[in-house]
Parts: sequence; structure tokens; C-alpha cells
Amino acid sequence: MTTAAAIRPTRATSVGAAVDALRAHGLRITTQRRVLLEALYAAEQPLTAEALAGDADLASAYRNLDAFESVGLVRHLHLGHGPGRFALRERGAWAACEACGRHAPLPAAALGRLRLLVREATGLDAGFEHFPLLGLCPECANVH
Amino acid sequence: MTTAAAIRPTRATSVGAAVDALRAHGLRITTQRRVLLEALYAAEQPLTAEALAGDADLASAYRNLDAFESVGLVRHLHLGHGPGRFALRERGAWAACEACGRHAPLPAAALGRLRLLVREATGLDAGFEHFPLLGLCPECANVH
DNA sequence: TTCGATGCAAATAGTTTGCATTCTA
DNA sequence: TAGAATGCAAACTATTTGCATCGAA
Repeated sequence: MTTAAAIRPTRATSVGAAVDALRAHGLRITTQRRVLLEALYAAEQPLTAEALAGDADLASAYRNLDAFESVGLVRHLHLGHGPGRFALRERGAWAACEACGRHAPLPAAALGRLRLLVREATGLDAGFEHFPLLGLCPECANVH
Repeated sequence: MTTAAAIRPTRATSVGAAVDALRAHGLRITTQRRVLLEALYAAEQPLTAEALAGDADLASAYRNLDAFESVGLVRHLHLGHGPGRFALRERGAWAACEACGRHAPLPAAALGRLRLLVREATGLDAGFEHFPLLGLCPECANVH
């Protein structure tokens, strides 16, 4: 893992732009890295290393995702239990229901207000990035 | 793991009260369970199963902490990477710095306002319980 | 043609499970 | 004394590392 504090985001809105960004950071573009990038850009939610790698070698996938993360292109996060997941930093923060597992992006405006509130209350500059906002969605809340 | 949605908190402010609560739930009080309770009540922060168990058998410690959790006495949470941690539900939610690892309880008032804000923005009833509020404390933020 | 990336194998960390034994209620 | 809890061993999942080989620049 790389410390979040040390990473400055790399925003690339397409696989092509990501390739350029990676090269600019001195990373080489290989077949398996291209596959990972395609999967990351195609994904609508954070995915596990296994899902992103497909048939490719998992150990290399972890190494590559880690490289992408330390370059600020990707973020490593956890949605509930189970394996960690990876998503483009580009895609923002997430909110998830801990009962049914559904998750959705967190609106930027809400994120801003949350950060302000947390800063006032605790002095902490909260990212809501490595861990999502976790709670109960309306449907699951109604069950009880 | 037990689904958070299904658990109703058990508030017990002392080891003795916790013992009563466990018995009320049909759980037996053994030496190792008493040790775990002592450790939980003595702890100022969420601790790992290993730390809480001391010399005792780790597998049993996990089983017991899980039992405590499903009775609503304890909560299982994650502060950054590494092993999961356990704390009394009694003790509330946590805020942690992802750079230096320091963590502190989250004031109840702030928690209430956060929940309201999140609910308005996403419809989600956020607990900030299984995962803490993660961000950068003022000192770590200043380094950059 | 060099050094970074790969892919396999093996190690590691955290956690769970099976099962015979022990002890609480 | 019945059934719950224990303690060891072994399985398991997620992730990392060593190392010889391969390939991008």
C-alpha cells in the first residue's frame, strides 16, 4: 500500500490518456496493463483485482494496480468485507449499503459539505476514499 | 461476520454488566471470555483479536468476539490496513488519520449531523461504525 | 540491449473450521 | 451431565515476494 497522503491524483478520462499518464511517470505499457486499464474504464463500480485481471496473473495484477495507485490513477478501497477493490480516482467517492451491498457514487456537493462538517468537528480532513460511506439504504432500513 | 442491520446494541458499562448481558443471551461465562471482556473495557482504542486475547487461543478469541458482536456488545471495525479491530459498541464511532494512524472517538453531536447530511444527500442511513471516518489529521495535512 | 514487467511457486497474514476434550450451568 | 466452549491442527482467502524469463523502449 501507498500512503494516501503522498499521492496526488492523476485524472485521465480515457484509456489513451491513462496510457500517456503512465508513460509520463516512467511506467511501461504492457499487454496486461492495457487489459487492466480497459477493465478499469469499463467498470461501473470498484472491482476486485481478480475481476480486473481476468485470466491474467493475479500477482502481477496486484503489482500493477499498486503501481497505478502510487501514480494517482487508481484508488484502492474496501466496500464491506471481502477482498479490496480498485477504481479510477476519476470516479470519486462511494456510498454503500452494508446490508445488501449495493453501492453508488457520492455526489461531489455532498462530499464537500461532509468534509467541512468533519473538519469542524474533529479537525480531520476526511477523504471518504479508502473506506466508503457505509450505512443502510432505505429498503434495508425498512426491514427493521 | 454478522450483518450490522440485524444487531441491536447491548450497552453495558462494566465487565459485570457485560457478564449479565451475555448470560441473558444464553452465553456461558468462561475464563477466556472474562479475559476478553477485561481487555475490551480496559482498552482506550479498538484492538485486534490478538491484542485482546493475550496468550489465549486466537481461534477461540475470534469465535468469542464474534459471539459478543452478534449479541450487540462489541463491534468489529477496520482502521486502515491490517487486521480488523474490536471495540465495545458503548464507545461510539471513530475518526482516524490515514497517514499517522492516530484515531479518536467521533463526538456524538457531530455524528448526528453527519448522518443527517448523508441521509439528505444519498438516502443512506450511515453508521460510520464498521469503517471509521478516515482522513488526514492537521499535523499530517501540513506536511504537504 | 537494458532494465522493468511477467508468471509461476512459495511465503505470509488474517481468519475460519473440524474435532476431540474440557468445563459451565 | 448435557451441551457449550476450548484448543489445537489444518484449511482458506487475500495478498506479497523471490526469481528466472521475457519484452518494451
